[in-house]
Amino acid sequence: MATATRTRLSTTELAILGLLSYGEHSGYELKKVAEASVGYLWSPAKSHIYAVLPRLVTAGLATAREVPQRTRPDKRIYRITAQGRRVFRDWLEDPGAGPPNTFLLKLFFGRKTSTETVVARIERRRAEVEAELAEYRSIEDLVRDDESSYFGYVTLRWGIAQAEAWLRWADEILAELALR
Amino acid sequence: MATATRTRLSTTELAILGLLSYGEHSGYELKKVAEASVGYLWSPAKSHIYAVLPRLVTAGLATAREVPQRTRPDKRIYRITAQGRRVFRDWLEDPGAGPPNTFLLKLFFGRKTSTETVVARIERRRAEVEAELAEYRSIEDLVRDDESSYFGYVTLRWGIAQAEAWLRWADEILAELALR
DNA sequence: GTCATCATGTAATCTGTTACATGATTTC
DNA sequence: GAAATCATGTAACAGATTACATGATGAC
Repeated sequence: MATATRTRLSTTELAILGLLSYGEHSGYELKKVAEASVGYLWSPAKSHIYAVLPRLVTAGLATAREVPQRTRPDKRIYRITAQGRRVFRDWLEDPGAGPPNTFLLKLFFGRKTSTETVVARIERRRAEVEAELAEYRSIEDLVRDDESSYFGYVTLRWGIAQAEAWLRWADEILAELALR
Repeated sequence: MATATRTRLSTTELAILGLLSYGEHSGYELKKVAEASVGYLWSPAKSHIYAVLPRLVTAGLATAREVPQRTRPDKRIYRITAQGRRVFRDWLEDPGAGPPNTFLLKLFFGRKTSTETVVARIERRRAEVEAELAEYRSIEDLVRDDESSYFGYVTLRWGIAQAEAWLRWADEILAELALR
């Protein structure tokens, strides 16, 4: 039975799948785990987590089991399925899957894929950032001496500074990964 | 008559107000103007622009007038009202207004406010970034030598690199603004 | 006695995107 | 003859947030 992946999954769904790939968790725990790990680059509302989890179950990507507790409210613990792992891995390995801002999230889950995949993704994104930087530089030449565009120039330089930092970071990481 | 600002305006609404503060435009033109100016930091879908404009009119922040054309489809040209300018300026000057990612957009419109306001905003945000950086550094110490957190460490270093670039940029701009 | 933590969710709302729909005119 | 530009919008949907609702327990 080929359970097709109907719609492509949202960032939140994939991030949750990723966290579940390290071990089973309840919604409540996932919120905590997310905050303590990916928190600074992805932190969903708890209601969103609770909304997503049942969808993962109906999509066959996770299973749920009820855990009754005496002193605490009952939990619903979610565990990733084999299909869930497959879908997550496909997403991780597909350089074009998902919105472009998933770069860091995928990188965060780098342990779940091969070093070559990670290197390829960084190189790919690096080329994009380099192209953006070149474009910014060409705009810079037009704006630099135009007093009325001063604040446009200031924001542009922000973009340039960030892009340059990005490239330096990428080169450092790529050099490191080459030694692994 | 105190026409209260009911809900606070969305980024798109404010950005459009900002563009209109330079002169009247149709929806179609706004899309072009946006792309050619703020494009690299904010670029809405055209359907969104068309959805927002009538709302600005009903909120009393802009007026519309029909411009019949012979060779081209008729236009609807929007012009900012005095109240619209006030609302836009309030937003520009309020350091806490709007979502945190409006920093660059507000900076882009720096010409529409005083240098002191701009300086204050940069300084304010600079302090936040510095605090974030300090936090990242403290996490770094915990993660640095933990092989299983390697990719968390890599993404963290991305954040550190960006934050450092941010601070350098801010210092450069602040020095420049001090000479104005 | 009060507050944080554990634990789950619904409902309403917002912000925004993509796809669809139309059609004349100018440029190559 | 084809493609880009001018010009406006609707409809559907996606993705996510905030506010609301509940309630026991453990720590201070």
